Amino acid sequence: MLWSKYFIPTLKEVPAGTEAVSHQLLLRAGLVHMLTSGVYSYLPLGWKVLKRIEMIIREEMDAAGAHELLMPAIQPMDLWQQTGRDKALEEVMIRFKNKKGQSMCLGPTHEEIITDLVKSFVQSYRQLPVTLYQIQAKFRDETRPRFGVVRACEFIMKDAYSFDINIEGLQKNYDAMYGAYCRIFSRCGLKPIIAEADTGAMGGRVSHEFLVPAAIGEDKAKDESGVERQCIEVGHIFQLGTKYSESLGALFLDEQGKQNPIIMGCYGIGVSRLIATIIEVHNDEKGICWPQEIAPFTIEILPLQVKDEEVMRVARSYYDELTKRHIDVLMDDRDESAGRKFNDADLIGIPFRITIGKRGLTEGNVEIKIRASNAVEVVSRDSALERLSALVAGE
RNA sequence: CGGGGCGUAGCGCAGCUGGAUUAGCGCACUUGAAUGGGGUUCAAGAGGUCCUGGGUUCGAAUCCCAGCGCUCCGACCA
Repeated sequence: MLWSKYFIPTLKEVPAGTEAVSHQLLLRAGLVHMLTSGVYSYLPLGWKVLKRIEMIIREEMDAAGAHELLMPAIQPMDLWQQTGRDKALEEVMIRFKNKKGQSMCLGPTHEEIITDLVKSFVQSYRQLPVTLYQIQAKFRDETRPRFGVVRACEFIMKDAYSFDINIEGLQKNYDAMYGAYCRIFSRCGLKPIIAEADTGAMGGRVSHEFLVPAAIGEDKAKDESGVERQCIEVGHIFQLGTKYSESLGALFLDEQGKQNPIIMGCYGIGVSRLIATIIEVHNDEKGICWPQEIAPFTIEILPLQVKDEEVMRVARSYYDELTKRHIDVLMDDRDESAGRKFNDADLIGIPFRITIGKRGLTEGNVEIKIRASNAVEVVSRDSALERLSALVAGE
């Protein structure tokens, strides 16, 4: 991708009314744009990161035996009345009436919807267990949205639901999800604290929260030292039991021909919140330092003098070769000053940068910078590609 | 929902206390020139419902009232 043809509206100054570092960098690096309080657009670079995170989640969820589907955001209130959660979630639900006068809402979560769905198809123990998930926008009329996308009114969540015939099956699925969550967060460059938690308005018996220590955290947790730390909740898993299946009549026939409520679990990850959390953890005074697997691009090529034929010839040869090797490359081909290009590069935080300039080329050299450590290596122009490949491969 | 702060160009801000030519500054933007390894320099430009409504006044960005919006702290929160 050529920077000049892309859409990366970076900001030099810190936007007013932002406290959280992640919020500032999300805006400054041109990843998101606020429409109104708690409601954000994802710009191309931010959307790309979101897609990378979603890809990791899909890989791990699929590997754990879950199947992706997509449920509607528009939901009839009567389902919610059946479980009584129209009252419990009254404050956060965005409600409206359709033209027929039916009471509707925009889904703040999907336990009722998925239970109703599974009820329509599952009658026998032979059809269980099954785990379904989706990645989709959720809507909550938050009293106080804050920290940018950390607490938003419209946000992207991965929500999974397991259906079992007994507690042992639930425990097995729960453990599988627990393991998948550990891998997902690790691949996103996070080391969450896992804490037993209150089941709150979700109901059920056991639940675990995945908490990442951060300055802007809204939750509190204690790690080995016993000191209470502020944390962002990035995931929460619940053993729901039969709360929803009983109230909505999602039953199955067991081997004895006896009807039982399906045993459920639910598993959530705040996908859009993850972007903010990752930035909160991976940044320095100059900008974002993306972990490689979720970075919007892997390598940034930075030719300094775009009007110099030799500089551009070398830059393009790297660009073509890396692209051929299926490495996602961004080339800053803008005719801007060196300082601006360097600062923008640090701000958007592509893991590896290769700088090509007239000065270095006279010696036959180019420069490679590793964003996370800010380490700089001067290498010969002929060995640069091999060095970059090694860095990308984690060597 | 309780308490504080803020609202002036795309962004960041000054001006308001004590009302008065044509509302400024920095960045960004346009044009031209020079420059070319950490937000470079010079010149010339374009860009405004001063959040909205009402009031006071000869005259309001500025004073008064009401509302809206954003934000922070707290409460609340899968």
